[in-house]
Amino acid sequence: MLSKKTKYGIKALTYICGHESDGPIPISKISEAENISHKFLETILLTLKKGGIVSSKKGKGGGYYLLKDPYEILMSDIIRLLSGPIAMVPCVSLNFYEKCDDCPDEETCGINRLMLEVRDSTLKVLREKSLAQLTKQSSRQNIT
Amino acid sequence: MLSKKTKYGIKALTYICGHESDGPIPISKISEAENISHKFLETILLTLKKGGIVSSKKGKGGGYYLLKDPYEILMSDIIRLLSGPIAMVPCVSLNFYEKCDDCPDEETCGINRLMLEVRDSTLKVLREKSLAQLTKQSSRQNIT
DNA sequence: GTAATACCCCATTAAGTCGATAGGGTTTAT
DNA sequence: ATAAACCCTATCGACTTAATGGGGTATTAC
Repeated sequence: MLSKKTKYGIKALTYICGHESDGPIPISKISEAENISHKFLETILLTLKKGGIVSSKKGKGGGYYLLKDPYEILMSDIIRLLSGPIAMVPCVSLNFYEKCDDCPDEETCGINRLMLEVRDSTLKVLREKSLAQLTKQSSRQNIT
Repeated sequence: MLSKKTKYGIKALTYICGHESDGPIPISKISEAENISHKFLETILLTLKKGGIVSSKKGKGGGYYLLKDPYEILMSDIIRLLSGPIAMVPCVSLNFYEKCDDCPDEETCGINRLMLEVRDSTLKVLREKSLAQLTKQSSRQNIT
């Protein structure tokens, strides 16, 4: 299940992406528009900043802005940063690998093999969608 | 993340599947072989029984056995039963659908669309793998 | 420079889930 | 009848999640 932290993070990024021309976006603006607790959003954006997805400007007129071309910000990166591993088992995780304590041999473990396939197919989807694409889709409601 | 409940459940089913010719398999046998708490395993097998995947025979010489052809027991069914929804968001779940409280329109929600794709690709993998296939893979270590 | 704005950090809490344990009850084959 | 095996309920500690609260520090506009 996608945590609210992750969901909020994606919504916040989508908002920032859709208002890039306005300059840095303050937390208060996002939290109002997307109905997210100001304080909670603060920690989320901090994580995204540490992860190199956004940066921020302090002081009056400050706020958050994207650090990269939104077409190069992949959903897999965002989700990994906010939710941790994408794999359903640590022993098939690319970025958070850990050996199973019980499983003696990953080569012959059926669960390992299955979850490897699941991870690959999930990752394929998440890597092929960028923040820019997601933002476009979401803002379509404002056109009609 | 796959819960231990689900992991244990799959392991138990794999064990039962691999020892079908022995007749009903008692909990104690599985819990010993797979290193699972007897009591915990009990609740798991009960769930699987309620879900129509296994049945049980009481009394001396009793135990659990598969209710269907293992080639027709799909991993998607097992996981759904033990872990709940496969989808990462309730609003794209096939069997556990729930509307998002915040999202006003699923049609234009970028997260919805993305998670729909993820669900489809995950489900494709899980539906194409049966318990029989998984069991074969796991038991290969006993051959060499 | 100073006040307002906005980011940064730490600690706490309520609620919920997870893995496991305990104890007792019922059914059934021998 | 008795032992083996299934069934049910309740509880527990540890952990995670979502959210609050309070108090800073940096920076910009005026």
